[in-house]
Amino acid sequence: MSDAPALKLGDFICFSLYSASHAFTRVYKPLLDRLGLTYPQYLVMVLLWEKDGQTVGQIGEQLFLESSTLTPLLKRLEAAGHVRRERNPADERQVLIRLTDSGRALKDQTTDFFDHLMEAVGMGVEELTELRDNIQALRANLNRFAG
Amino acid sequence: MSDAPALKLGDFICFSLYSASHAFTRVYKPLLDRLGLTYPQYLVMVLLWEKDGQTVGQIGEQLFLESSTLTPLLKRLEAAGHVRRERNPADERQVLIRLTDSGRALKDQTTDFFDHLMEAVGMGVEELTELRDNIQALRANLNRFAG
DNA sequence: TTTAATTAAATCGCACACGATCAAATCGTG
DNA sequence: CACGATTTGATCGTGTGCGATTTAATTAAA
Repeated sequence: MSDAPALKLGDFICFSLYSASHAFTRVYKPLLDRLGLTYPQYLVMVLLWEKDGQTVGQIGEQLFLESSTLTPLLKRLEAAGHVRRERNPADERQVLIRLTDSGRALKDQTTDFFDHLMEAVGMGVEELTELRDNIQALRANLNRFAG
Repeated sequence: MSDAPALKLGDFICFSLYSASHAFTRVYKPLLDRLGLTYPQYLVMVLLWEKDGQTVGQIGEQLFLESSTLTPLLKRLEAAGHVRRERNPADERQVLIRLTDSGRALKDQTTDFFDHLMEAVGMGVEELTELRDNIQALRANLNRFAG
């Protein structure tokens, strides 16, 4: 009986992540709808704006996603005209993802995201930075365990 | 330029939630596989173990999920023999979800979850409690914003 | 009280997310 | 060089998630 609230803690920390993640995606949605992107697609675009021409594997490593998730997603980005998928001539096993002009141009439509997001989270920058670091530390522990 | 790292913060706080949530689900998976439950199904069972005979709407309100998500999930739990779905005689619009003996019995197989989870998170109870509270506060802000 | 508005689930279409498996390309060792 | 092991993406099946719409039941209003 004494550990009942502690057991709840284990459940609740996971549930709080789960539900907060969905809540955040809902805040992003109206912003991303204007670009015709979903949130996972946006994550891929952010990576490519940072560094173009990455392989499926590199993208998956950074987003913690499998090729079974990424391949269909990337094909949808390709169908939308935002990326090209081409085999790496140096290693035909790999597929390089490259931005098109259209994909690069999308970045200009994200300049107002910051203000919207900061208003939605309703927390100070220091507070938010600490929270982000704590969550990333937790994720690192979890990934080390599931490894 | 000066707000570029701040823009990243808005993106990264959402991504850290998103990726940590998935990492947590992966830690739960081997535990839940033994019960034949998925993580969202487990969340519903936790609610019902706490208070049996809730409506679809009440469950959705607590988990922040829509009926379009819950109805198929609950039908799978019913097909697995863990719950019964019956219309509320007092209000035929509502569907009451009730545990079966099988569903109640599943709870006994979750006693070792706590130790596994605490080992996986690799953090102290106080630290974890504070993190949970901060995430829930963030979620409350986000939900208030998304309405 | 008959109808209009509201509410609760269910349904449908689309997009993740992942485990399991497969096929092709590359690497490594004899 | 050959051939088995490894690596990389792609494919398939199952289970979420959600917006939009629909249906049935209840409530409110004229």
